[in-house]
Amino acid sequence: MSWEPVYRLVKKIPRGRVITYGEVAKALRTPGGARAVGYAMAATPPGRGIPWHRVLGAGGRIRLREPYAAKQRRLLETEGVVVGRVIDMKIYGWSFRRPQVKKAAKRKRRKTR
DNA sequence: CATCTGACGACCG
DNA sequence: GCGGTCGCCAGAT
Repeated sequence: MSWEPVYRLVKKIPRGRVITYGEVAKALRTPGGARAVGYAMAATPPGRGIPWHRVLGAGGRIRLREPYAAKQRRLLETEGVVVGRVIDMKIYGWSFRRPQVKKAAKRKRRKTR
């Protein structure tokens, strides 16, 4: 897989919400490629408006090494995300729109969260 | 083409 | 609940 799809998805993450590498990989239909996704984030060129800080490890854990970890934490808190030992995915976790086929879904927007 | 490496994840003891 | 292993994928050597 190329990084493009990864960047495209990450850019869709709303401010104040987060997601995990595994979820991204799964959204790209590449389960197990979570590691690759992380690599993609590391290769994310600045200035592309890619909210890399909204991507965390499983369980809302920051998998970065200092001093980057602190930086990511700060960025998240700036967006209103409460960062404790880990980030509560139950609250801030976000999901990409699943391959929602056309119709069916329009009836009554089932909340996506 | 063979290996190693890394912002990962699920399991097992 | 914590730490060590093994399995994954894409890039770099």
